[in-house]
Amino acid sequence: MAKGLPKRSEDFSAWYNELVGKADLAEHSGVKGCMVVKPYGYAIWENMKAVLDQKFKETGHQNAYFPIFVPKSLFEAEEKNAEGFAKECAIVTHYRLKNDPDKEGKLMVDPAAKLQEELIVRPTSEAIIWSTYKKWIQSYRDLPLLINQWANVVRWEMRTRLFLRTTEFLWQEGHTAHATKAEALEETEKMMYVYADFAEDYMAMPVIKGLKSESERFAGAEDTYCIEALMQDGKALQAGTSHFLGQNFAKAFDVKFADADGKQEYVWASSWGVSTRLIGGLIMTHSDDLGLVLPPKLAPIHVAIVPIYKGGEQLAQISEVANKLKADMQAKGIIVKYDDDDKRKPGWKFAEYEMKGVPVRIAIGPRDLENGTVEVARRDTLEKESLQQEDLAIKVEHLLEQIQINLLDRAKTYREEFTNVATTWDEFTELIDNKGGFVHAHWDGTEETEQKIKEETKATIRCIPFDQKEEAGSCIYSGNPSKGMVLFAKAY
RNA sequence: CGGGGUGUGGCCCAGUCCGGUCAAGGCGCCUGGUUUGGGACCAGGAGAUCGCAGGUUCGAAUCCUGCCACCCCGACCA
Repeated sequence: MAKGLPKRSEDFSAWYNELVGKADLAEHSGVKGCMVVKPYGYAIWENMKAVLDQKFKETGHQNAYFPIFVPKSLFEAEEKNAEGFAKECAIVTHYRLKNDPDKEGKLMVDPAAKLQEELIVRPTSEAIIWSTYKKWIQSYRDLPLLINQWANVVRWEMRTRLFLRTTEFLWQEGHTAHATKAEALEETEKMMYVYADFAEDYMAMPVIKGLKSESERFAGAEDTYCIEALMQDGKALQAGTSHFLGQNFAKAFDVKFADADGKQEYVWASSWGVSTRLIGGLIMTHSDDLGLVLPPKLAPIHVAIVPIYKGGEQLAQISEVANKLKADMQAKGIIVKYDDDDKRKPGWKFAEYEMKGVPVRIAIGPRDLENGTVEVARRDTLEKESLQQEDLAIKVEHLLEQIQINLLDRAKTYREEFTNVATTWDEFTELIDNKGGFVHAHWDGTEETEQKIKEETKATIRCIPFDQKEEAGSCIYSGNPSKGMVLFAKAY
C-alpha cells in the first residue's frame, strides 16, 4: 500500500479519489463510469444495508425483486418520469452475438437478433413495479402495499466519481401504494425520518430534512423530501430522497382499487431510496489527511490489535494476551482483528489501519507484558493512552461509543460553522464563493430566480427545511416578497 | 458533449521531442538471513508480445495513419 494522501486543504477532490483507492474501498473497472467495490468497501455497504433493511422491516416493509429490464412501452407510460430519465438510459436492442466473418476470433452483434421492443436498463423501477402492482391491487384490502427492493440501477451520467456518482450503482428503492393521500404522505415523511435517523445514529452524519424545490424534484413526483448533508469541502450532498408520487403512477399504469363502498379509486404512492453514494458521504464527512475515519457502528473492523515483539517467543507471549483480550471483546460484539502478520512491521500496520479508518487500535509490546497494560489509540482524535488490561473489553466498548458520539458532534460543529444566513445578495455571493457551506436566504419561490442564482453562483436550493420558520422577507436575488428562507449550497 | 491527460511486468511510473545494448527505477511477489514501540534492511530470484490495427525503416515503446479504452476539469444528474 502506497504512502500518504494529498491534503484535503490543497486538493479535496484528489484526496477523495486517492483515499477511496488507498483505503481499499473501490477501484475503477475497465468499464466506463463503473466501479469495482472491493471487499472492505462492500463490507461497509453490507453494514449499512443490514441496518436499513432492519429499519424497513420494522416499519412494515417487505423485500421483493423486480427485473432489471423495463420494456420501453412501460418505461414511457409515466411521461414526466420517462422524460426525466430519458437522457441517461442504457438500452438493450439485441439479444445475441455471432462470430464476425471478417474478423477471426471476434464477435459482432447479430443483426438478426434485434429485439422487437427495446429494453431499458432500469434507472429506477417505478415503471416496472407499477405495471406489476396493477395486478396485485384490486381492493382496499390489498393496501397498503409496502415493498422494498435492493438492486442495482444504471444512469448514464456524463461524469462519474467513485461512490458519489457511478454509471451503475447499488441502492434500495421502496415503492408503496396506499388508499389515501394522507397515508401516502405519512409514509413519504416516515421514510425520510428513517433515513435521517440512520444518517445521524449510524453514519454520524448530521442531515437537514426538507422539501425539494419544484425544479429539483424527482421526475414524476408531487413532492420530494430529502436529507442533505454537508461535506468537509463545504459542498452539500443529497444523501437520501423520499418521494410523494400522488396518483401519477397509478394513473399512468391504471392501478385502481375498490374502496369499502365498492367505488373505484386510483391508489396513492410513495417511493424512496438511498444508494452507495452514502459511502461517499461517510468518507467526506469524517475522514482526514491520514485516511478514512469510520464510525464504529458501520466499521467492518472495530479494533485492530498489533503485536510488537522481538522473536517468536515474545510473540507467543503477546499472542496469548492478545487472544484473550480479543475473545473478551468479541463476547461483547466487538469485531476484532489480531494482526500477527510477521511480514509487516508495527509502523506499517499502524499507518494501514489509520488509512482504513479502524476506530480503535491496540498495540501490545514487551513493556505492556511487564506492566499488564496495552496501548489504545483512537482513530478519530489520534490520541493514544496506556490502559490496564483488566476490563479492557468494557473500556473499549465505552470508547467505541464515545468515538461514535464524538464523530457526530464534530460533524455537527463543522456544519454549524459552515451554516450561515445571508440577507443581501453581496453577503450571499461572498458566502457561497469564499466560505462555502449552507446558506439560508430568502427566495421568492420562482423557478426563474432559482435558475439565475444557480447560473451566477452555482449554488442550488438544497431544500426548504422543515424546521424553517415562516417569515416574511424579500428575496436576496429579485427583492420580491418571500415567505421564508430556504437552504442554498453548492452541491455534489 | 466540449477541454485536458493517460495507456510500458500485479501496482506506481522513466524512456517517446532527437528511431539503434532501452525495456530503467520504486513498490509488491518468491528464497534465505537479520529485524520488529510509527510505513525495516541485506543478498539472490521470477515476472513485459511497451492499449489495438496498419504503415515507414536494415531496425519502432519512440515516427506516420486509423481505432479503442480509461482518468481528470466543466455542462447534466443521486
